[in-house]
Amino acid sequence: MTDEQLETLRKQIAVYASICEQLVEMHKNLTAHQDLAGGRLGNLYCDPLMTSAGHKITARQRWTPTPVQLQILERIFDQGTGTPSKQKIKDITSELSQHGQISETNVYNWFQNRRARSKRKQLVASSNNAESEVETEVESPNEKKTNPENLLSHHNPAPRAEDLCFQNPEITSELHFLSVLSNPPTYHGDDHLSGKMGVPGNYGIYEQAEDYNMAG
Amino acid sequence: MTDEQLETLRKQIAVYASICEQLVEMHKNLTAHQDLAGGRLGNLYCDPLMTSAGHKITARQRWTPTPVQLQILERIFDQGTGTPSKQKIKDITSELSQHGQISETNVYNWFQNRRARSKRKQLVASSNNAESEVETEVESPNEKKTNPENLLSHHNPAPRAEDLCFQNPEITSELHFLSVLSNPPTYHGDDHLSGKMGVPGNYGIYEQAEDYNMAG
DNA sequence: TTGGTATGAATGAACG
DNA sequence: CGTTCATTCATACCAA
Repeated sequence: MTDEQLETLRKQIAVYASICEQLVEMHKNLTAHQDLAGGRLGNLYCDPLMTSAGHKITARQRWTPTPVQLQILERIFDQGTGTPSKQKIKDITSELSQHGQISETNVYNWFQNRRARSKRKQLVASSNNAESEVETEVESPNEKKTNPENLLSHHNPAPRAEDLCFQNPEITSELHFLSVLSNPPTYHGDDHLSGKMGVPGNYGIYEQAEDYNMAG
Repeated sequence: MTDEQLETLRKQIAVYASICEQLVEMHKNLTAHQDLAGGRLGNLYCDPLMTSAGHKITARQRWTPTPVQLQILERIFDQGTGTPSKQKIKDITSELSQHGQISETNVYNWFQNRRARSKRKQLVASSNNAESEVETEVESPNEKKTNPENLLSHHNPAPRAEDLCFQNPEITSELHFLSVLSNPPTYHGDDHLSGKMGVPGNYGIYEQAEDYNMAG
């Protein structure tokens, strides 16, 4: 079993997770207020699932710069050219392609990430490493970029399956079993947060508990 | 990844298939009695896990569209109305708020981003138009770009999972396909398994090419 | 194998 | 509008 195949399976699961979630929504919708209209789920749209083939499954790996490429990239980055233009990107890509597979996207992303990472590193370093418990829960409405530690912003810790409330306990149990398994290998998105550990799990296929601060 | 885990994943998919079937059944029953009903489907999930944890779910900093919302947005986007008017934005927002927290700003940004990225994708695709596979071309109607899916190219123009047709009885066809999967033949080779067991032409739920392309 | 970390990639939001 | 930033997610790689 290769990783690609495994990943394909994971994505399959994610697809069905999504389907199930939406089905559950429909079901709840129907059972909750049977006389209360508002559901247009029955006659909504329906995207005919394309039956076209498409077997580029073996393509899922992300680009990994070779040492030589990395060296060149670092050198260019250190030259101060913060944001290479499109043409520059092409140039660099052409240059690097002599040392391995690479694309403009890779170069572009690399610079983006590189810059962001440097910035964040500096910010965290200059700020302070002593995280106290007095983190202000209020996020600056205008400068949310300056408060990397307040929100306990690990991602959804709860497996989605548990969120599904069925009327049938049988299904619920099934989902329970599911959730255990669908734990992805790892996840640990960010380390810039103060001191809390991210919770592994959560494939994040769908969100439902969104409570953001939206600016009109 | 071992074979046992692979087997477990298969079981998981099978379970999802079962769940979907039952949900479809339930939905059918409910919709049969009432021609079309259903109340506002809020996100009134009962999440025993989170509540037991004690703390509230962390609010995200940025809006993340739910699958349903994405589906609707994509659909509207594909309708050609490139620049939704203010009123249109309001309308869409109202519509989408039935499926999760959202604001007009989100909708506006989404369309802006969507368009910009489509454009850029198109641009890059034309520049890197090296070769063309004849796989999912049928699925790229207009601006979906004719991406060169070479070996290393991993992005697919396929719609997301939410594009799956589930609002209609036609979901049964998907489930049917699924049942095939849940009956895993032990003979599966390397490429065949992952190559054909996916939803046709649709794997990525979140992954999507953006600016440039992963050329090979 | 399992768990953690580094980092490539996706995307909502903001800036000009 | 096009470009860039910031945040998050997912995967490659490494350590135990």
